Amino acid sequence: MSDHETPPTLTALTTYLLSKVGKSARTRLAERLADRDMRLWHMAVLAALADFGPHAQRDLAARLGIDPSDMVKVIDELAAAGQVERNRDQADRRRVRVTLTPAGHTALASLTAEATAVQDAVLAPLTEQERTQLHALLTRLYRAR
Amino acid sequence: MSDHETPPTLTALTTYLLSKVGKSARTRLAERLADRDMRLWHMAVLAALADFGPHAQRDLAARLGIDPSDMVKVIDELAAAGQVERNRDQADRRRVRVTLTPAGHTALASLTAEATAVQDAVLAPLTEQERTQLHALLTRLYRAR
DNA sequence: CTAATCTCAGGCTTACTGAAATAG
DNA sequence: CCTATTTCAGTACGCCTGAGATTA
Repeated sequence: MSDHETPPTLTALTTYLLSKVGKSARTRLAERLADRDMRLWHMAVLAALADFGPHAQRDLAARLGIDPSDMVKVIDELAAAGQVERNRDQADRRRVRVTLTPAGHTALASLTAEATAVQDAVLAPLTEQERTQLHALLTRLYRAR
Repeated sequence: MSDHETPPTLTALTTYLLSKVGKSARTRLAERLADRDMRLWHMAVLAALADFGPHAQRDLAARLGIDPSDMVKVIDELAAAGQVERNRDQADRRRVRVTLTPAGHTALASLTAEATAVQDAVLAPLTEQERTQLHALLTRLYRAR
């Protein structure tokens, strides 16, 4: 029995709903990725390398908004799985150039499929048109963030 | 100069945008609340007490989706600030009844004003009508979560 | 000599697990 | 004896700071 309704004072706030729905989506995908011993940052790094080509570690961190000191371990793990390669930049030997391997490309495709499946579940209550609407609204908020 | 664009593979996912925009809103409000030595859970607890009256700690935790073991400290802090009162339930002395004080009610009003201000900033790129649309879509996703 | 890059160690917050203490 | 509630200790992750090592 127990009332488990959320306080109206909170549900009246669009930002509360944003935060909760966003966190729920994030958590669901993270659980799926955990089955493959991967985390969200791993997917983000593979996506950045696939979309924009090789990066210095520092540039990867800046693009994704992850701290450079935390990037170290993420790349360690991706390299151990054979999904990226690390090489010193010839021109500037301080920089480490990170490159996607064919295995990394394959892994990304499969992770993207997982993400799409989770998304279909999360957005199930909406029609196709409403999903398009929501995506457009969120894109504008994201760009202005 | 540096390209800091987010990978299209990620921005194509509505759930990615949801997660990022949601986290951004959450963080902004948390920073404002920190100026008053409060955190998001404090506001949520005050809202639940204001909207639904006194709760046992366990019921508060269930309603808000916070872990009961983490609720302890939240209530400790609210009680120290004089915003809630803790009393043993007479009928079942295992239960701790948590009640909002007048000071708690005042605090909630002020926190709600802060939250609204943050929301106005986050949703600034949208028209009034678009905000209403977004709220309706998110409400449906939230209820289905 | 100064600055940039990578790396490592550690702090702090949030979310969760497991178990002790008290009461039913 | 077993369960419910509160409480506390400890783990894991994300986010951040500070410092050392290498190179420009």
